[in-house]
Amino acid sequence: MKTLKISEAVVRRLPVYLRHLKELKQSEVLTISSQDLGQKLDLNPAQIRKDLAYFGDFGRKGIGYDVSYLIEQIRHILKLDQQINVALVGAGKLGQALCNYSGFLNDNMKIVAVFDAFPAKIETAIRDLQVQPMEDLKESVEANNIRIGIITVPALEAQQVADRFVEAGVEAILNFAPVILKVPAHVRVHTADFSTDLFSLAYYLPNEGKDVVTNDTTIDHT
Amino acid sequence: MKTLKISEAVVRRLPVYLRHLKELKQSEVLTISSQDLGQKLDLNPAQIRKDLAYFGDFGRKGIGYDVSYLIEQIRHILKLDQQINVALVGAGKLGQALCNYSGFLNDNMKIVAVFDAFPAKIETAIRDLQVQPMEDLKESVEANNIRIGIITVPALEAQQVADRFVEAGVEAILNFAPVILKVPAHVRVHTADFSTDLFSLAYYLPNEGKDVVTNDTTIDHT
DNA sequence: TAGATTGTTAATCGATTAACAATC
DNA sequence: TAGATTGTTAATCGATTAACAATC
Repeated sequence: MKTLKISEAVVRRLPVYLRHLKELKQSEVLTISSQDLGQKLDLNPAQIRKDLAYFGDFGRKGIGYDVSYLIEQIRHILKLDQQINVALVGAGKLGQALCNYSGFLNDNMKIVAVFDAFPAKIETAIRDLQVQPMEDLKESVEANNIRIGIITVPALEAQQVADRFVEAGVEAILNFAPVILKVPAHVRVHTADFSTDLFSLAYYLPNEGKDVVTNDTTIDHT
Repeated sequence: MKTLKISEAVVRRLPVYLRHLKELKQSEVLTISSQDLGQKLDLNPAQIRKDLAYFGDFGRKGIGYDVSYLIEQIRHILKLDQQINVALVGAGKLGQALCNYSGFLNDNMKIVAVFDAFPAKIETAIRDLQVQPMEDLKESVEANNIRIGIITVPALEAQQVADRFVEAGVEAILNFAPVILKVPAHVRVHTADFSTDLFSLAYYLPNEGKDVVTNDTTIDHT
């Protein structure tokens, strides 16, 4: 085990490893090499070995990695071996989609409360969750040991909601609104902004052949 | 203007610049410095200047960047000065959320067709769009000059849908399903996988004080 | 002119990849 | 033993940041 800075790039690959390992387990694959894993995930095998080696010696020379064992280890690294409660604010379509997402099911990550500022939403339920008014946020966060907040409200309201989350004592925020949130340093924010993904995709569209051929860009295919 | 490789990191910041510049324009700000922009976006001013300088000399020494002009330029770089038609497969909650997203409105990026494999969905409409059966995909892509495909179906179906998109002649794919898609090199894929965002967020949660203090990680706050 | 700010070079920092001894 | 594959070091590659001359 090394005592080193772990870069965000490394951490963001761990869930990808985990997901694929779970698929392998389902297929009753017992062991996997960095070679094969790299192939499946379009990653360099050396990178995979290095990523994992930051956290421990999980593999066996000549053999590879034991699938079940590695799953356990990664879940531990990601803190998914304890239940992590999540609250979501914004009961629109996106919020509903996230609440119904089943990918967390075996991972102790659970959306346990949903809030909305719009009174008409309060009547409704998503999954098994009654939508609650914003006034209940702080109390609920405290009562239910909620550590992560998800924001799925329009851009203009996102900062306010973030402030409420911070005040309620949430430790991390996943923000789907297209704004840069300002929060204290002890609260970590990840922004999942699909319009960034989509717009940057447009950049890579081949130029339509009509005009001059431009070559001021090298497409970096990743 | 330089003839250089433009990294993906640079390209992914352009939409962020664009978005904020549009807000500035709305507030009738005429000019902005890399300094101020960096402050708002949590980015290093030198990085912003360098990013923009890849594409042209957009600023004025001593003054900064003309907001309207820079908006125009970035929209051009991202190819958003031409209409880009998009198709979406998967008319679930997430698909509906994306279709109703209004952030594209001034950007010529438009979802013009929605498909679903599930017959019951075909009856329904999202926004002004009748959901169509998968059989119509290829014809519609060709007829409507659709260049980008969005995938919002469950993981197990995503690769199939990607294959259909590729076959239909789509040039780029935005994939929301938690799988690594295999597509030919000429088709660019961006994956927007929020469970990766969420799981990696868990990693950064402070350890609850109960046990030993661990220091095998330096939190890289970004 | 003095102050501000760009575009760009050079320095730094960090991440990826190749290579290989260790070893199952 | 021979073949496979790890963990790790060294080499490479790339991205960020600092610094500053040019100039508005």
